[in-house]
Amino acid sequence: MTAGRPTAMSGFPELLPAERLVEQHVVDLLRRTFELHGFAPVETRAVEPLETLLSKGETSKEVYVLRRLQADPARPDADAGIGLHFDLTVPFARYVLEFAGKLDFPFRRYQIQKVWRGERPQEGRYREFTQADIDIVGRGELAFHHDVEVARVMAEAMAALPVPPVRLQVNNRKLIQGFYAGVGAPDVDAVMRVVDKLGKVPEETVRRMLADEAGLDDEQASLCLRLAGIRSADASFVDRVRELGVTSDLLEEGMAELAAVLEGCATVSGERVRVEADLRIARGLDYYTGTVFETVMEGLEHLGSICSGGRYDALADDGRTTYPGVGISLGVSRMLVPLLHSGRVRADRPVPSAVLVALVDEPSRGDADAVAQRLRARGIPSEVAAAPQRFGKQIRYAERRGIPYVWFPGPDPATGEVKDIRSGEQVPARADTWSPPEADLRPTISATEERVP
RNA sequence: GUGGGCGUAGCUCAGCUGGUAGAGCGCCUGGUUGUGGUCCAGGAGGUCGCGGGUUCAAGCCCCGUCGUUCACCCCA
Repeated sequence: MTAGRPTAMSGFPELLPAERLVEQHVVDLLRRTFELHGFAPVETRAVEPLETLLSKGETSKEVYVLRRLQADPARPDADAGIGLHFDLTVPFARYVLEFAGKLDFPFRRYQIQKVWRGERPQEGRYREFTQADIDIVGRGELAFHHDVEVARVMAEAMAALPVPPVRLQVNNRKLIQGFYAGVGAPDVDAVMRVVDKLGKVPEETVRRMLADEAGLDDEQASLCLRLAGIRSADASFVDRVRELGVTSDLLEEGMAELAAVLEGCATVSGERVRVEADLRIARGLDYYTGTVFETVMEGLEHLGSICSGGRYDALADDGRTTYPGVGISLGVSRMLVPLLHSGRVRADRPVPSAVLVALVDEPSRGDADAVAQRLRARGIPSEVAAAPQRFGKQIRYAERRGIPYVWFPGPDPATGEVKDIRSGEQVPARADTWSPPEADLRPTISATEERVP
């Protein structure tokens, strides 16, 4: 029975082995950086009660609901009311409340998992994708310096990845809300929503929307647009905001915080990751209360933000205690899948094997296995040829897979000759002592330095 | 969820005003009976995404659907 070849499912990307090797490498690098900074690993279940998922934001349309094919007729509601999580922050907030008694605060954790959203897919935007989050949560209160910390850690993590340079853009809700209130905006949130359109629609359109939808007069709109135009790689944005002549306590507090984030990130900001203040950033989610982050890859700005987050003072609350937090979330799939498909990042082979042990004939397969086992014992990924074909074919088998070495058996399993098929060089070797150069042990993941015109 | 572009061999693509499919690269075999890459000769491989419709005739026109992509929406 054949039903034809299966076809892709929209929004559920699957990777080929060489691509998956890249993704695993990236996840390993992220993990290493997060753990270097003392973030503890957490994995939450894939599902949450719908009431948990729907408590924040209006993402209800995106939630995949889970249901048994044949629900118990006696208890029709037994399986109802759970859905797949659409991010890692909401499940984490629930986790913190549930295990508050067993966690030590401030609690810092990283979490790298799949999430699901029922959206219309396009490049960099999927229905099943991987996110890597770090968050720090306090009980009752959380010192501001943790805002600086999560920015530093994520900047450091991204700097180590084989991806194009990124810009980590930082702003502060207090700053812009204080400013908008200071200019006399009647609806601060409306101003924020409209200003967020900058970059998508012409500035003149935004100016008109500020009048129509946010109720600003010309002068107020101009001030807000001038604020949104401010960017700086250091604390110099403060002077430029002051030049606009708007004052409020909240604005001052926000500027001080933003300046502190930039100063704190000065040592990690560089070629690979540029940390900068961008007073246009607002973020759609309404639970952010202070610092906010967005990140774009240079030359790939059309993908949108690949890493964002911020400060949330009241995401988790059990009615007695509030747990404020600050976190940042890297879209591993959004960042990586387009890079893989365009060839900007690649692994130099689709298999882990560093050595192919050639096979003379089937009776000697045991000897070939013994050679491979001696190599593996010293951490050298090795496989034995599938069939005793002509050596030319066995070499080609290795070549097609990018396996750099072919081992030709000698008179006993301890000795043989090993050929570097890239150079053609072939030397006698002992299975207990020979090792390839460190660089050949695993597939090499590399980013091409191709620049977008 | 709304609207648009695209879908031909493993890959990149060609295919005229409708007349029943092609190239390059890759792959396989042999020349080279345990040493690949070059070269030469030969070869395999396509339900033209899928399903309907119009027509004597559909890769080409129409409808639907799936996939992909762009904009909106939203966001990683």
